Amino acid sequence: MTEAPRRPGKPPRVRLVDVAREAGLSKTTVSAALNGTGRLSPAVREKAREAARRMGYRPNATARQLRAGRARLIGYVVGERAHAPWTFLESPYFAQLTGATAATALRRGYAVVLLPAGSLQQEWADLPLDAVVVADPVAGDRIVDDLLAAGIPVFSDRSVEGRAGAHWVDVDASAAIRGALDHLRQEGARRPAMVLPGSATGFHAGVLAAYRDWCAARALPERIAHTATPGNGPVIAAVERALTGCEKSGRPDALLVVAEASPPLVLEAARRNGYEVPRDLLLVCVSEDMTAEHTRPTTTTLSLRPQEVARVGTELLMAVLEEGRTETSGVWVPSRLDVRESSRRPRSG
Amino acid sequence: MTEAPRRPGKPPRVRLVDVAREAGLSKTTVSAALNGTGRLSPAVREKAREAARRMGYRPNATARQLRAGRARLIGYVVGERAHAPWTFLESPYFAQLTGATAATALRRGYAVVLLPAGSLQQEWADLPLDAVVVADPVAGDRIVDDLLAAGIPVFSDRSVEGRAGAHWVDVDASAAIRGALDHLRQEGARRPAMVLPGSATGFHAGVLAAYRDWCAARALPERIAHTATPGNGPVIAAVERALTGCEKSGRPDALLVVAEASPPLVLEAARRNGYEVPRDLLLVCVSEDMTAEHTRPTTTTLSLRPQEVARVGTELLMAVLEEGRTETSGVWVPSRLDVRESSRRPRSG
DNA sequence: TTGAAAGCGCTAACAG
DNA sequence: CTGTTAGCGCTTTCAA
Repeated sequence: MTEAPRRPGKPPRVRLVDVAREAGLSKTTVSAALNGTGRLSPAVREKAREAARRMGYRPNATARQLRAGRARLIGYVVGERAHAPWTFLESPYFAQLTGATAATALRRGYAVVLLPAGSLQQEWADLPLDAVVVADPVAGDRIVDDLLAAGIPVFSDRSVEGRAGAHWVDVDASAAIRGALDHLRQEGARRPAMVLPGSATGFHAGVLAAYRDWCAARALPERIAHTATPGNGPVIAAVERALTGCEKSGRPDALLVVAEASPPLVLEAARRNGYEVPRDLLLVCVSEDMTAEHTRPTTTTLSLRPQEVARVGTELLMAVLEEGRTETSGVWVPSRLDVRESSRRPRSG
Repeated sequence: MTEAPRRPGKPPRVRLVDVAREAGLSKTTVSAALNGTGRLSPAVREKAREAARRMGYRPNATARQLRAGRARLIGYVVGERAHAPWTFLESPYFAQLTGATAATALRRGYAVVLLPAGSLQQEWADLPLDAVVVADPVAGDRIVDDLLAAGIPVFSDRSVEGRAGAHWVDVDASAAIRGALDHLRQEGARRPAMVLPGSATGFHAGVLAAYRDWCAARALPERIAHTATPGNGPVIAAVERALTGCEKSGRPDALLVVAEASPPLVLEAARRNGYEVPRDLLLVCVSEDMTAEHTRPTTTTLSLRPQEVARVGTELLMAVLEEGRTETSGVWVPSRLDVRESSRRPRSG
C-alpha cells in the first residue's frame, strides 16, 4: 500500500476530497463546480466554491496533467555554445528569442522550461515535455534526432526540414545578406569585408555562401575574418583583422559584422584603426543590441527578428500540438535592415 | 469510464504495462528492473531492460511526479519591469541570474520555468511548481504574499525576511555603495554624482540611503539623477543631467551609475559633455555588462554577483525543499568592485 | 525472486 | 441534478 509521501513539517495539502467532505458533497460535484463544467444548481456550486475558498484549496496540477494526458510544458534548448551552456541568455538575440518564446507559449497556456545549451534529451528525460524548441541547432548535432527518436515533437530552424515531427521557422540568410550588401553598394561601397562566427549553424553557412556569391557576381574581392568564439573580445579582434589585414586588395570601405558584438565597441575599433564612420567605412552590424540606436553615429543593423521568429514559430508549434499534426511544416520570417547613420555615405567628399 | 485521451495521428505511447506484457513479466518487475531497485535476478533484469529498449519505452514523467508527490519544477519570476514582462532577459544582470539559477537547479534535478515579470500566482496556477524564485521584488507588490498564502515556498531577496516560508539571499547594498564611493574618494573625487533608477526594489532603496549617509558624513553635496525607466536612452539622458545640471555645487568629478547601461555609451556621453575619463571624471558603473573590459579606457564596474547570488540562493532553496524546513533562512553575498582605468586618477595633472 | 493490488489526486462516464 | 466508480501510468507494499 502506498503511504502518502508526506514531507515533514509541511501541513498536508487540501485535496478535492477534503473540500467535498467539508461541503457535504461528492468529489465530482465539487470538481464540476470549480471547473464550471456540468449542470449544477447555483446554490450547490456556490457552496462548493465557498468551501474551497475557505479551505484554501488549490488543485494538484500534476494530477490534472496526468488526467489530461499532457503537461503543457515545452522545453527550450539552444544548439550553439555547448561549451558554456548558459551564456546564450547574455546575447540580445537569444534573450529576445527566449523571452518571446516563453511569452507566446504562456499566452496559449504552455510554460517554457529552460534547458542548458547543447544538452541531450536523456539529461532531462524526467520532465514531461510536450515538445522541445531547438534554437539554432548546429550541423551534425544529435539533439534533434535524439528528440525525434523519442517521439517528441521538435521545433527548430529550417535545417530540420523533412524529418517527420520536425517543424521549422527561419529567416532567409541569403536574402538578408544580399539586401545588406546591396545597400552598402548603393551607398558606394566597393570592397565590403565581413566578420563571421566560426560556428556551424545553418544561418551562418547561408551567410557565407551568400557573401561569396555576391562578391563573385560582381568580381569583387572577398575579405572574411572569422571569430573563434562568441564574445566581444574575439569579435573586436576579428574586426581589426578585417580592417587591417592583407594590403594587396586595398583597405575595405565597408564592413558587415555578422558575429554578435556591441555596436559601440565596433565603432570604437574602427576609429582606433583610422577609419571615420561613415566617411571612410560604411558599417552594418547583424545585431539586436539596442545600443545601436544610441551610438554616434547611430549604427545600421540587420535584425534577424528573433521576436517574430519566436512568435510565429511558437504559434505554429502550438497549432501542431493541439491538432496532432505530424507532417513537417515551415514558415519564413523576413529579416529587417534598419538603416542608420553608420552606413549612409555622406554627400560628396 | 475514462477513454484514454488519444491524440489523433499519434501512435499511442508505450507504457510500462506494454513492456511487461511483451517481456512476459509484471509491471512491478519491469519497474524495479529499470529503476535498479529491488532484488531481481540479473537475467530477468536484463530481459526487462532489453524489452524496454527494443520497444522504445520512456517512462511517463507526469505519472512519476504524481507518485513522488512533487514535480521538481521551480518557477522564476522577476518583480521589476511588469510593464514589459519579458525584457528582463535583455539585462546582463538578469540574464546571468536566470542562467545561473537554471544551471544550479538543474544540477540538483530541478527544472526552471520562466514566468513573465510582474505576473501573479493565479496566472500559472496550473503549473506544479515546488517553489518559486522571485527576483528583486518591488516594495509592496503582491506576488510574494500571494505565493506564501498559497503555501508555495518562496526564494527572494532580503526584503521578504521574516515571513514563514520565505527564504532569501542578497547583496549588501550599503556596503557595496560605500566601497565604491570610498574608492572614488581615495582616487581624489570630492563631488561624486549618482545615477539611480526610479524603481522601488530593496536594493535601490539601500543604495540611495547609503549614498546620502556617505555624503552627509563627509559634508559633501548630493547630486542624484533618477532614470524613469530602464533602457540605455533614459539612463544616458540621466547621465547627461547628472553631469551638466545645477552649476552651483560645481561640476561633479566622479560618477556612479547604478542604473544598468552600456558602459561604452556612458563613456561616450561623458566625452560628449566635455569630460575626459578618467582625467576630469572618475567613472564607476554598477553593471554586469562584459563590454566594460573592452572600452578605452576600460570601465570600472561594481558587480552584484548575479551568478553567485543565484548559485547560493538556489542551493539553499534546494536544501529547504528537500528537508522541508519552513523557518526563514538567509545568506549574504558580497559584491565585487572591479577597478579598471576609468576610476583611477592619473598621476598628477 | 516475483506478482497482485492499492493508491497518488483528479476528471469524466454513467447510473441513480 | 448529484454521486459512485473507473482509470490516467507509475511505484511500492505485502503476500505468495
